[in-house]
Amino acid sequence: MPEGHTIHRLALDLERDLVGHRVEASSPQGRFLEADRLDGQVLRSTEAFGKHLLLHFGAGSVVHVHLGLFGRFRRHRHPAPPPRDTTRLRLVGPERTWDLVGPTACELLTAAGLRGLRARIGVDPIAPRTSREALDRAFDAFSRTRRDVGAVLLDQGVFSGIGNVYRAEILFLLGIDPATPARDLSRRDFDAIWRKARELLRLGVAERRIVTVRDAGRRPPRREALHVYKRETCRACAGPIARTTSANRSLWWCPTCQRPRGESTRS
DNA sequence: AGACGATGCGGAC
DNA sequence: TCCGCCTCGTCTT
Repeated sequence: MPEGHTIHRLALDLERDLVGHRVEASSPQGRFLEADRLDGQVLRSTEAFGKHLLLHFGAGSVVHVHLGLFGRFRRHRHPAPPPRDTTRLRLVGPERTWDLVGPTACELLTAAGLRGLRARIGVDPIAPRTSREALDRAFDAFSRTRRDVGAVLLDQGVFSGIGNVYRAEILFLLGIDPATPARDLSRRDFDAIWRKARELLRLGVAERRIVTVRDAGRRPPRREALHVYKRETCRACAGPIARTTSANRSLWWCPTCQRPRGESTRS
């Protein structure tokens, strides 16, 4: 679930259900004791950037949630089922209850902590607007590193919100060999990656899932919605999909369609 | 009952 | 570069 599109979708859904309302907050699991301090406060707004979710409460409390690999939010109609033993945070609104389970982070943030978090997060393709300066800084980091482009796409300090599925799909769609050193790519390539990331992640927010294949039809099964991720054969050339490792994660790619420099482009 | 994996990340070396 | 942590559905024994 959790790449950037999931977090932005969550921010919207939580906003719709809970913002403007006094919320009952608790930590059934007991690992987020500060929930008591939130109990009865009004949720003022929700915010997503990269894979981070912020809940801004009335009295100035800011809750930072990062789902990590396993974290999930579940939404219940009332009456909600009893929380599980693992429920880190339960938020009860007027009509819906939200349960957070398994997050990497669920914590109150100080103003300094919030500044630090914002400062270390790179440009977010889902954000409505991104300054020229921020984009130039991202390109700067992109063009200086010795790492391969596959690793850089996962670096949340450069681009934020891209995860292991989107990186494989973006590189395929742009015809780029994932082992290409990032600094060998041009500004034009960088811009193409940025545009493709914006297109795909924003579509993911709307669709509530990752879909990178055009004409996949409505609600296609997962493997029909993707080009290369965890696939055996290439959707374009029917050749075998290769699996390599980049930034310690598996990366699926097509050695025929993806070349050291992205001269071939498809969509 | 137990093993395994997963769309993530920080810290130790 | 590797390890550990967070959880749970699915698969195997």
